[in-house]
Amino acid sequence: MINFFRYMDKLTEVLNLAKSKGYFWPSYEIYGGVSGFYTIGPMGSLVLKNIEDLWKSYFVRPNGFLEIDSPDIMPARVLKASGHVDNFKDPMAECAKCGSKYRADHLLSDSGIQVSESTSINQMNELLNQNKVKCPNCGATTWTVKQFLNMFETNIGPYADNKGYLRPETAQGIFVEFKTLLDINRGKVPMGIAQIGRGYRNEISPRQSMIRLREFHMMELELFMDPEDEKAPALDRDMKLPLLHEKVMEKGEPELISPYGAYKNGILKSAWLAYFLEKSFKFVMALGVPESKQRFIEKLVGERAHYSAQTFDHEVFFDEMGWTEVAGFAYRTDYDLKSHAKETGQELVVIEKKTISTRKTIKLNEKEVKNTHKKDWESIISSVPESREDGIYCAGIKLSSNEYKIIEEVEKEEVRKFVPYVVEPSFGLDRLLLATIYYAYGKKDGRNILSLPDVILGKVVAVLPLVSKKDMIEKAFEIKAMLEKSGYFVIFDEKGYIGKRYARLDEAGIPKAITVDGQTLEDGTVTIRDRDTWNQKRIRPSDLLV
RNA sequence: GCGGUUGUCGUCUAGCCUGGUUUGGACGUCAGCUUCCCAAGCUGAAGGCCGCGGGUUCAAAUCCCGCCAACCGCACCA
Repeated sequence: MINFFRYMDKLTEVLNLAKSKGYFWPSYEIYGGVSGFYTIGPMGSLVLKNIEDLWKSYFVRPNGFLEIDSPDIMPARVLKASGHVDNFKDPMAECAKCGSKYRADHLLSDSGIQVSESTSINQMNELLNQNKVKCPNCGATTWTVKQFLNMFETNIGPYADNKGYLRPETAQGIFVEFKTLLDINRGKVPMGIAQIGRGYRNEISPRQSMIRLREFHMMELELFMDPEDEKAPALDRDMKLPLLHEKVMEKGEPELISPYGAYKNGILKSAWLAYFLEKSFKFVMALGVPESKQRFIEKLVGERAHYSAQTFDHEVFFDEMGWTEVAGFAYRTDYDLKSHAKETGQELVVIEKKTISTRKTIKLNEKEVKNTHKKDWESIISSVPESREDGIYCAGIKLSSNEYKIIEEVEKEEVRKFVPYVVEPSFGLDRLLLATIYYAYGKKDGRNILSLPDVILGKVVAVLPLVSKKDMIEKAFEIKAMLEKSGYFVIFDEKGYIGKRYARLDEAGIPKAITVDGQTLEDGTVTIRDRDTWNQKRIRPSDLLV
């Protein structure tokens, strides 16, 4: 049952359409549903793959970055080291009378009682009860404090104490492989490692359809660089990004500023960060979200993750939900690599060699010397070569250039080891899918049209016999086979009135429909109809392949 | 997890307050006919033990309780 809102707003219509046309829907419906899980349908899978591909064309390929695929299950030690086990849980205080739950540390600090990171669960329990902190809901003063861990827990192998977690982000799978990956990248930074996969978070209350899921798709990139010399690509000086950064936060209006300007003015702490925001803006635009419906908002201290020195969220506006995060950009510094290095005792660094000075030596080609100087060769070889203005001399004899080689050797080099800094763009794929469909959805003459961008559904086409007659159906099948051979996903529909079939395809987002009619049987041409304009052109089917 | 609201074919809904034959309609879907270009026309069909479980009653979609799910608010979203 789909009844997300009490009235039919655009989001509800989009969610209904997403289900009926096979994009996505809530999972486990025949069991009554389980909150926080969605199934991606046939059309959704197609679109998801294309969004991933588009993302790679913006973030991975242009910079020669590498993509990996690491396990979903992580040993507890890894997430302990990364700080997730300690930071991914919250102390929850439960009121003994009404059962309301609050963050224990928030309750205490709101009552003027000092708490720190190191305040234990038991201490908070005592503090709450001894100071008779009142329940904001019912006024009672008896509390029980428990930990709520936001990660899914499991066991690795048969031993209960060998604990594992489903990864809350794909990033840690990259950090733990840093050493090998740096080798594969031949020791050089900047190095970008991308990963597309699932993440898992045991949310207390998943909400807003696909926005907060317990299991979700994410696309992450860890960019490792030298903080003293970022070597970021040139930043755009002309385009304007809407940045709701710390300094303009109070006004509530984003400042329109170029990526270059934002970096130069110190609004963005890293040039790579500026570069990725620029890319992200263009990427989300390519998905069909207008500029005015996007913004970047800075996460202030306290709102940020434990590992981040600066964070910007990329948000997309939905009429029903307001500004909604689709991507996060965290300046993770050297936090993660240092943590894993400390835990494992491994050295996770970049080794940079710089040549300070070189030394030239002259090496004689003895065979040549013997051939040319039959008489003097022994004294030439036993003497020290001497470099004069007009050439090389040995024992006072000038040598020709084929009798020696000049070799340049490193005399002194500087070796610098450093832990690289990390800038991380992290995208929520499910949210992007929702935003893409939301902004593609529209109406024309009372009909629904899903105007998905071509990059998202370009190689999908419908083949339709105009009327349900044997020879037309056969001809249409031929064309279908031909298109499939060249990589098209073909939808074949022979049933019912043509107008209805067009309408159905428009609503499902299929960009082109090829119709086989009477003339096709005579000269082989077909009509091709565009989803958005409804215009038709007569072409040869092979024209599509160009 | 707390509080509020809600849950009836795929979708939108009528019926619920005031228990009483097989829960009715529209759209969609499917089949047949028809049909040479935009949800057209004709005929027919499938699809709901009324979210799940229990209780009250001679009798429950309807009243009561529990659970699940969705939405809104709080909290949470590292």
